[in-house]
Amino acid sequence: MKNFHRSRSLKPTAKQVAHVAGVSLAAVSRAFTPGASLDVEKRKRILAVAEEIGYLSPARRTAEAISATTITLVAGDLLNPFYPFVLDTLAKQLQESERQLLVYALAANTDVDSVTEQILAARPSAIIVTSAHLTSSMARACRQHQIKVVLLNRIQRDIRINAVACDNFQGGRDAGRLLLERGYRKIALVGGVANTSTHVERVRGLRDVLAEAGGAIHAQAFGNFTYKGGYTAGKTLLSVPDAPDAIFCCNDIMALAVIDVAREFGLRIPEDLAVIGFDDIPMASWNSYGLTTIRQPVERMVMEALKIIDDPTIKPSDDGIITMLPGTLVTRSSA
Amino acid sequence: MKNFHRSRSLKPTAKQVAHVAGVSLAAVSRAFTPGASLDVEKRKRILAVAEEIGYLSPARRTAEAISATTITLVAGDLLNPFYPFVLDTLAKQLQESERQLLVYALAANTDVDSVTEQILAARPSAIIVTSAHLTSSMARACRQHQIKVVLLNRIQRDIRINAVACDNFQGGRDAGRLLLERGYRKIALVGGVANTSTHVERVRGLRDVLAEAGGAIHAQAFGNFTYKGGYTAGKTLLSVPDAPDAIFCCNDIMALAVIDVAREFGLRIPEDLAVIGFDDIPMASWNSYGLTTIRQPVERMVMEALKIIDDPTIKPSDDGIITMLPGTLVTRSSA
DNA sequence: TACTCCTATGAAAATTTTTCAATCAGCTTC
DNA sequence: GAAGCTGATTGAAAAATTTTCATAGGAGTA
Repeated sequence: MKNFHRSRSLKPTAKQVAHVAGVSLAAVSRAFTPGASLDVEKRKRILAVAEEIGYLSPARRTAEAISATTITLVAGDLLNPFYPFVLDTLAKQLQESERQLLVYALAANTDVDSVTEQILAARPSAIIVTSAHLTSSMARACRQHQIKVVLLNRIQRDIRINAVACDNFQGGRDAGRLLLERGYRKIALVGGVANTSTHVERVRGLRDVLAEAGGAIHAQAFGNFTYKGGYTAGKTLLSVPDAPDAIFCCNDIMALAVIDVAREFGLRIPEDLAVIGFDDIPMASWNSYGLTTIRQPVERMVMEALKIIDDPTIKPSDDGIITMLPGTLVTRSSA
Repeated sequence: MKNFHRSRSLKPTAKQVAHVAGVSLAAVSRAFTPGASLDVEKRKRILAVAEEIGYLSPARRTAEAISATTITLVAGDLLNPFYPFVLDTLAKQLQESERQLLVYALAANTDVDSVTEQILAARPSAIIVTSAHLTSSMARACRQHQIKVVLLNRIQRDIRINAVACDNFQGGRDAGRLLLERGYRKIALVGGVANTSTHVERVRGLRDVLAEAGGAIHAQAFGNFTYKGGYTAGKTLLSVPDAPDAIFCCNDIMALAVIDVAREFGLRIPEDLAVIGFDDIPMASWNSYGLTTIRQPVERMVMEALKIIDDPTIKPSDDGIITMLPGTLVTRSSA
């Protein structure tokens, strides 16, 4: 009986579902109608059979068709100017292929679970997640619903999910090498959030290149990837007797904050203190900052993410592909 | 025959449409199926009758149901940090009411027409437009499709459309008065884009309060609401012999640019030059700027926009309601 | 001219949703 | 405790809609 549907024509019908599930035709229809009166258990069983056979109600089918052109962006931190830039790039690329962009903004420091249900209810064809932690339960749910997920600017190896990111390790190395070349020796770090790949890899790169030169990170503090956090971290680092002569920051806004602190301390940049950031947000090039930084190739990152989404040979259930793109060291006046 | 449908039950059926249009039932179904083989004229006629009677095919009905919970945001300038803030606020408020947010990002200086078709094809329940010019043809199309439109942070009286904005005139006055009170007399202006309400009203407010005190705008330049534009404008204003002692900028990023120029010119702020902006973006409160500005009540603006959208007594075809909310003068170190 | 191929079409078949009447369980009322 | 009411659940049947099928007509072509 399990292969009942194979013997019939191509498209599975409600009648078949009804037969297999041992219920009336009406029940099948009701199972697909939210709010219809139907025993919870029975509905569950019908839906299971339908999935097994591959049946979709007409309403479900049109819903599917609509959402097939929709991509959901889950953005964690829109107040960091890097992400609006990503959003803008993504929106424009999607417009070109006549697709829609749904946006969810997460409150600070929350993971995706708070909106999982809403996102899945909208049944997008794919989800792009930036700067937010994806829980394994969400990852599992997406696999189950055949929705592709791509992490942008973050890599999570725990859940084996697609990811596109800048080569953060190399970026960290580039920053460190520049500082060494310019003669700085007391190189400190303003980190972001400890368990994020952007933080970890960038720091690893810096540490790596310093170690090669026989050095180490002079001091470090965490700035939570925010201006405020960077400001506090900068103050902490510069307030001690043996203050650093260079600070590598895990992103640009924190770097800008550190520059602001340095100014308050009366330090000349880059003579007394060199500062390097990461991202190359628009403000980095503003005259009052002139921040030396690692530019992330946002356009290419977005393109690669869409490539993964559009590649039919990559299945949602596959183990994730990790795409790493090189960043560019942009030298301005701060280092 | 025109009132044929009134005699029948509540829900119009395809049969009725077929009868009125004088075609077969199958033809009606086909009219609603994209790609189905049907004479173009006949399809048009059927669709017209259907609209007249109020019939929607099941597929169309579910599509309608889905998009009923979708609101489209058309954002003009995501690189100005004010708008990500709006987007973030809107996204979070919509998440609370389980609605979806579709985002379109327009390329710089384009009007909405470039994406009109895409937007209408998605049939959102409402559209919120920030910082982009709405053409009258788009406005007409939305009326016709029964889609509510709300302009956010912009007022266009030419097309009589709903709008929510800060009281820009009053904001301009507040800024001007503060400068006068602090003893500045050579007050210059860095404008945004000439034909936008945000520019016009803010300037009018400034001019108004200066005139009351028997003065006038000392000099002016346009900055296009961008950092770069503001930078150039600032240079122009400060390079002349009789330079201003205060500059009011029509938004914050331009004000930040002007501060940067002033620093290059070796001017002390606020002693040699006072600067006031408009918006209160996060950067305005950063230590290196300490920008005095008019804060826009973004949360309330978004709430008011949604209130208009959710109010069933306001019809898409109605003449627009204009909601004006007071801004707040935030005094920091720049003036 | 005859033939082919394609679009267009209504009738009828197939499919799905909705209505309707019946059943049943849990409460309330007497 | 019995009778009665209410509302959820259900399958059969009716209604509505989509799809199939056979046919007709027209444009292009050998």
